[in-house]
Amino acid sequence: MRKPGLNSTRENILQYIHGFIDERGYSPTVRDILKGCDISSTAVVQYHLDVLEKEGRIHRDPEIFRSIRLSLKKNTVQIPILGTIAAGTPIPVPNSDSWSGQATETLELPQDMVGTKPVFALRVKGQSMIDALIDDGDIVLMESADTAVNGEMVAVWLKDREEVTLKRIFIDSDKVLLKPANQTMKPIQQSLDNVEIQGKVIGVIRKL
Amino acid sequence: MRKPGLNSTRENILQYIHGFIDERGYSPTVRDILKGCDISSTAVVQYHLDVLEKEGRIHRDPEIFRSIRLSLKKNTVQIPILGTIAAGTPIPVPNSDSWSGQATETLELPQDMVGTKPVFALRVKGQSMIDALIDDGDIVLMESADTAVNGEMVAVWLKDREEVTLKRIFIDSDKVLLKPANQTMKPIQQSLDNVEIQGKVIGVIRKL
DNA sequence: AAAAATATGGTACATTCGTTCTATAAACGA
DNA sequence: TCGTTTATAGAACGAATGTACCATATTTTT
Repeated sequence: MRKPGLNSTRENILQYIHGFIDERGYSPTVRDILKGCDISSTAVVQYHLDVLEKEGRIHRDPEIFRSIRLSLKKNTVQIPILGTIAAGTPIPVPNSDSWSGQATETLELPQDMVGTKPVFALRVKGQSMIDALIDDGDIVLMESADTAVNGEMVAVWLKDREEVTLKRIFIDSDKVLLKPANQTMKPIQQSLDNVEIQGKVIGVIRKL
Repeated sequence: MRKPGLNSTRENILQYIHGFIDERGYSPTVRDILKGCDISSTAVVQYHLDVLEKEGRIHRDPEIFRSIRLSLKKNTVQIPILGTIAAGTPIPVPNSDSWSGQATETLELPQDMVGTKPVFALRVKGQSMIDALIDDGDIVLMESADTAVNGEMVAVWLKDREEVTLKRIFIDSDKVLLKPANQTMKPIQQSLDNVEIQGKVIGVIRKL
């Protein structure tokens, strides 16, 4: 399922509705939104409103003008989905400095699922982590961290390959063992100064 | 100028709008109000909405559906206008026990004009208090009180006549002098146990 | 009693506005 | 590559709705 990014038409519409209500005290019409968001067909607005309502982000009453209401469940947090990752064939991910605001997709989560530390999410590609009960298409919730306890599943930055990969980590005296959560794949051994822990997995989201 | 009481059609409409917005999250249409208030013509609703808007109690945008917004200036208080009073020919007013809720008209006042004590209002008939700069048609703001300082303007209950009258009061050792604020009228002298102070004048409202 | 202000009723017009239908292009998954 | 999903576009129908016009009743004022 494709999820729209923050700058998509749909998000624009939602933001426009919010501003409209804020300023005028009542909801915009389909045609208000059309003009306000530079859309050239009421059908497009209707389409996005349908989606927004199905997502539970707005409410409407059929055939009643200006009946849009915003869902004010503010006990949710927008988690950025920063990209796709696979244990077998890692995909480069920008480092944490340049992460903020660049996400094209977001994930709405109840606030109590995240702590105080910054949280982001990665989409999992392939069955490489099937032994850890992480399937293709799953979304892993990550918490920023630079240390880890042995055996934890972490995202590590491999300096020489310039890649991020998701592995169970086992730190030795001078070596680091990165163990894929898949028996058919062999562990990788790295020198300590070549790996940089980006974050630890704090959850897995699976939509069926 | 005629002022509608609390149970008038206009107040009903205002209350209905409030409830409607509360329940549905957007404003009612003219025809919603029509049905909700048992009115049989949209013109009647339109008429009252025009008045309400002119009174500043609601806001509307022309030709925009469901654009009614309530004026939420809740720093105002509804003061009951309990009746009409004249210094010359006093009119019976119910005592304070039975006052509550019986008012047919109200007066909207900023909250800082009233204190913590119960406040009510009386309409003045005639020029009997013209020397106190209280004219015919003025509304006097009263605060419940059972004592008064000499010279204060109070509403007193005359037990034998079963009337309330508005006078300046001067309490002697055993007599009470009630002095109309009008030189052409003579002071009344009463025995102390025949008068009962109902309240003191705390303000005068004059609408031009 | 007459006049003016206030309130209610009936009706109908013109615009606003939600909705639907169809077509097309782009992105995506198998 | 083909079918599916997602997104955009144009147009039009018909219901919802603000508004205006007119008549009449009730209350208030002169």
